[in-house]
Amino acid sequence: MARRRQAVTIKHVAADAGVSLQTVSRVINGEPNVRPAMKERVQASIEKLGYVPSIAARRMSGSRSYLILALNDRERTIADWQARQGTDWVDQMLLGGMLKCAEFGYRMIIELVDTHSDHVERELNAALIALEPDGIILTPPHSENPLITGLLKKRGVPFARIGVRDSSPGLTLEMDDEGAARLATQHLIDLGHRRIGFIKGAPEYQLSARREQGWRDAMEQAGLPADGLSAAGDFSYESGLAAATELLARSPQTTAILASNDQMAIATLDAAAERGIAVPFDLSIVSFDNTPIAMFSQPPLTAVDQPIAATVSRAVELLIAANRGEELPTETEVIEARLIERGSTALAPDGD
Amino acid sequence: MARRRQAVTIKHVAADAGVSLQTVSRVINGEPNVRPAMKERVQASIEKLGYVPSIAARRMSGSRSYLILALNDRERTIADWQARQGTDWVDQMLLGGMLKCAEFGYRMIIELVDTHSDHVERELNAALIALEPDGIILTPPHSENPLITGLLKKRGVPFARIGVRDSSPGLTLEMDDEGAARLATQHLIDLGHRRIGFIKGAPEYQLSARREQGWRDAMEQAGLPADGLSAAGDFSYESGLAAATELLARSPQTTAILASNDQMAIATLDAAAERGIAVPFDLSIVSFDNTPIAMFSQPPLTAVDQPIAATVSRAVELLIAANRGEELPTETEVIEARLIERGSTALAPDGD
DNA sequence: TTGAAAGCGCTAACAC
DNA sequence: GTGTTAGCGCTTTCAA
Repeated sequence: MARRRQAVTIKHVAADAGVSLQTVSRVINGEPNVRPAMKERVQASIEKLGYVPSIAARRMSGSRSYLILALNDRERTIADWQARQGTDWVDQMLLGGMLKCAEFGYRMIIELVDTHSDHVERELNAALIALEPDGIILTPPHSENPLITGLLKKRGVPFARIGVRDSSPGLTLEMDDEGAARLATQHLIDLGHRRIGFIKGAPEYQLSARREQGWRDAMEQAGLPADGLSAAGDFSYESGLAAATELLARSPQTTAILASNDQMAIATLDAAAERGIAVPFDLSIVSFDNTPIAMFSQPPLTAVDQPIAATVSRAVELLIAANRGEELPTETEVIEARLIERGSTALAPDGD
Repeated sequence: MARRRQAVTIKHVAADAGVSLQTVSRVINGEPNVRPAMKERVQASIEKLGYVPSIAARRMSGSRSYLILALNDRERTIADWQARQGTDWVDQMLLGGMLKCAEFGYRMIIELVDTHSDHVERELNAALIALEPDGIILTPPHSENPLITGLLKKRGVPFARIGVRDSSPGLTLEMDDEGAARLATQHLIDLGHRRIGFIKGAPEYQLSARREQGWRDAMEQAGLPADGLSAAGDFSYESGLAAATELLARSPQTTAILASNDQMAIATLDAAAERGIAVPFDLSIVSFDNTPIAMFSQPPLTAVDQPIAATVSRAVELLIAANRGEELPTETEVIEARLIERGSTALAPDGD
């Protein structure tokens, strides 16, 4: 490897414009105390020479690295990629995060970290030191891991936690799970359904409880019973199948089921088919997340869309603002979630 | 933003181990000329202090940046992400590329670049200068863009071109499109099909021609006519619909169609349904790429799997080797592609 | 408002 | 085999 040197550096620009390095630096960083004429001259040189600052050099001199790190759970992410079921969580993060980063000259790097192992700390530290990112985005379950949030707080790196709402440190952003669950439940109630079952998500995730709460609230507000209409799940297809089977057996009058994610909704679809229950005519199904599989099932699933791209985009925006010295909001940012109506919901059957 | 300094630097390690900076550097980089005892002592200090080298500093001192850049077409990538149809090209790149990078302490950064615009050069240059990557992975259509390959060659950055096989500069890796097309065609021939139609991909892509060639070869070798059995397409659903309609109208005896990607295969499925042709009983369909939608159609598509992860993984491996001073192979690396059998193919109908 | 000097953490080149 | 020195490109002092 030949030693590579930068073609055009700040020195070349300074020489070309006939000013000092410092003045060029000021122009690049939009700092005050540069006369407009000077600024213009420098900018012209930058254009002319095609100068772009080196990220490494900027980081070295103690300023920003222009890198935002997005931390995902290693095991789950790799499993999703290998399964090729279309789960596009990472893509949506990139869509929202990369594009927002690009607006400000930042880059986003995806990093996989093991949650469960005892070397979380080591892995995270390695990434922090090697990359020296200006901000971190934590996705569940990392966003709820006190080991991680504690370490980040100690190191003083601004970080955003997605999918949580609590008092621990860092910026928190929540996709309005509770409101969306209410919305979805209300939609079913509006269609005339009275017995609306609910399949819970994995209890380790805060959002599982919020989704359940939304369902409960909507039921209660409509004067409908919720007792005995929920079943445990853990987001997996298998757990969904068991839960749906249990619900349908326990109360055959159930005409609608709200499942806490798409996989479990698909499982519910299959459970219904097995028992000869027609969707949506005998049973309506609504799911959470709206990953691509929701579009491809038969019938396609009515689903609560999880606004991942919008959430990550907003997180990046706030992290970059924090880099500029602005305070991070301490209140949880709530990103609205929409209900996408498809073929798995219909009016409740008459005989209810 | 407080000025962040590294907690543990090479200096601390050197002091702790009682050696010079250079010796620590040698140990980190696995260079020769360090006595085992010394090496061990240094390594112990590294462990003890939890030292991790700063990527920025390493890059600054003229060595590697430990960054591999994967260049994707901006427009198409964003469109795919927004459509949420499960296209997992980027995920598969990450799966293959990130994991291989991690093995060697590298990171992979995804970068979106406009192919068509006249500022390709500027965009690419900006990325090169800002990040100073140690290697570049070019995906179609960038991998066939002489402006890009020329620029990279000039700058001396090792780069891998995916999906191409020609004499222009850089390492080239091809997913065995021709062989896979032969394989798929032969599979249909083995099922008793004689009139096997082919829907072409966009002519701007080299792989389109290779896929067609494979089909042609297999047909010829089996003594079957290929004339009049192909139709133009451009990888879009619409073009696939038009092509399938044309093929089915032109020669109604067609009992099988090989489509150059999944979208066009789905379109073929729909075209058949519209004409009351049952798949796979009256018509067998095979597609290319095996993106997630291939699993979710009715019936699921028999498809040629595009080994993106394996290809990118291999590309990263070779780029990192190039960083170590090894020569890049000038021969195209061919990565084997498999046929995934699903429900869209069956024995040819009797009355053929 | 501008410039000069120092130094970030590391490695290449050279000396011992 | 090991240590010393210089310098990468930039920003942060501090001085003018």
